[in-house]
Amino acid sequence: MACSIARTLDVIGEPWSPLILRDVYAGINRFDRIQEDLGISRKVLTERLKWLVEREVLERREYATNRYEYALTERGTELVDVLMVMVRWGDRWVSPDGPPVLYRHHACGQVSHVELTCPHCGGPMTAKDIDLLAGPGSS
Amino acid sequence: MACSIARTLDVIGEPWSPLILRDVYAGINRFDRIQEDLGISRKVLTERLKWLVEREVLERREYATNRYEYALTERGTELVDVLMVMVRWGDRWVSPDGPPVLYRHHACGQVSHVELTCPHCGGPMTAKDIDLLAGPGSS
DNA sequence: GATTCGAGTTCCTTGAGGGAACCGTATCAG
DNA sequence: CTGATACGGTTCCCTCAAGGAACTCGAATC
Repeated sequence: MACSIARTLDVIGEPWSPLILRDVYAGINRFDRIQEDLGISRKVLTERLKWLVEREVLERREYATNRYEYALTERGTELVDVLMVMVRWGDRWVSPDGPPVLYRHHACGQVSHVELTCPHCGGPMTAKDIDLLAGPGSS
Repeated sequence: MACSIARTLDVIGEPWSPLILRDVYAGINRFDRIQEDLGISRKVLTERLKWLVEREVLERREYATNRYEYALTERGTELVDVLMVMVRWGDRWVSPDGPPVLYRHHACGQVSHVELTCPHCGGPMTAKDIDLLAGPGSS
């Protein structure tokens, strides 16, 4: 499908992958710890990790003989950006007790949320602020 | 799970929902047209639409007698922001022929993609630029 | 030398998704 | 007025993928 959403979903579309990426990003990066944290079946976790490694979202490193850990690649780290926007939505609409996790911005030290802006004018750039046009990769 | 990602995935986690939202956002907002566009089974589409309406992401409107169309609510429109960041990733990493769709920003008229920034200092705020802290809603 | 741990693999069962056909109400063509 | 067509779903069956529990295999630990 000529759609970047569909192509992204091909990589992280099924429901466990975003949670796996979150765990690895948060430092839970070994098989058993991810399995325990998420409650995912070991079989499916094996498949997902292999899939994500093949797509170069994660890499698998041997940290001791026959012991492996997973780490985000550059591609994977940029996928975490998608998760950050999910978090913003979840915090706003489905977190009655307040946000479970806060972000502190390295540059300014403030605790805050992410915001979507236009790189040209710096103004807010959300779904309400744009029109869609056909691009070069459209069929 | 005390995690805004998991709670967001509970709403749009299975693979068809983001594509349904994209279609509705792009103006493909009636049952048969969505079904045809996505190639989803009618049974599953019925279930998903009902689910998304119950979660107040979509609303169902009768535009003629016994004819219905779907529209994004405010909650739903903000979910499209998540899709915009997915698009950026897909454009960057898995679109060899260039982006299939472009965004024109209303405010400045430029064609561009979305950027994640910090509302306090205005600087870039991606996964690499933050630390995680426990928030009030953590268990 | 036995036990435990980490990282999977195997097998069985169950549930969700796909496909195709069917249905009820409106509108439209003749 | 009647048959055809469109729209918005339901229903039924079948397959395939996810879940759960047990097993494996090598390395380290006691």
